[in-house]
Amino acid sequence: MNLPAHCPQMRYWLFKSEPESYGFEHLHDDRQTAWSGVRNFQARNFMLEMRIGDEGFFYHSNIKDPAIVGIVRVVREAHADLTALDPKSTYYDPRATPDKPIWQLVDVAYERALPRPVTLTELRAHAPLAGMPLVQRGTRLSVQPVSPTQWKAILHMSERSPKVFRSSPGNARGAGARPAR
DNA sequence: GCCAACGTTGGC
DNA sequence: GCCAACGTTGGC
Repeated sequence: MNLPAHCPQMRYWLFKSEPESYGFEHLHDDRQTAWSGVRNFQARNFMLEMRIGDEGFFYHSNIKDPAIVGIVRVVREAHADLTALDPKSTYYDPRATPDKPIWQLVDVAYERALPRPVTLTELRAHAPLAGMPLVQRGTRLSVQPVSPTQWKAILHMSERSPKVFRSSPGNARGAGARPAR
């Protein structure tokens, strides 16, 4: 079933990455990339559901202030992640064979940066986003769906000044601490 | 660097 | 098929 890119069935996603290994800036330079290395069945299955034209958030994990920083677009649907077959790859999986490569990836293209990063702290503080796997403690899902409502809410947040969080004394620092005006 | 929360593995 | 041990993720 081939649907046009603007079809109402378009879905939204979120991709996690550690900026040290592959950050949004890398994607900006590369313009697009194959999202290799997903080794979790749930995450893989979400990639199987992705269609060309779907949009996703790019999330920076494992840093001091984890945050959603930009938007990507799915430009190629799921196909075999051949890094699983390569013994020299860090993503090598000895169970994978050419016939059954097990793991899949999609290609995503750089779309645009958000007006400003939206931090995990902010996402957690926004009650309507409580259902996101991302904000649920302990959830490590590296590829996950985002509902249209959640998508809009986060875009909206990125278009406004961040609220000040004073959950800990050391938190009133940096740009995030400036009052909205 | 710590450690909680997961997913995976393997003994039984 | 249960579940303890283990490795990994990722926020803090």
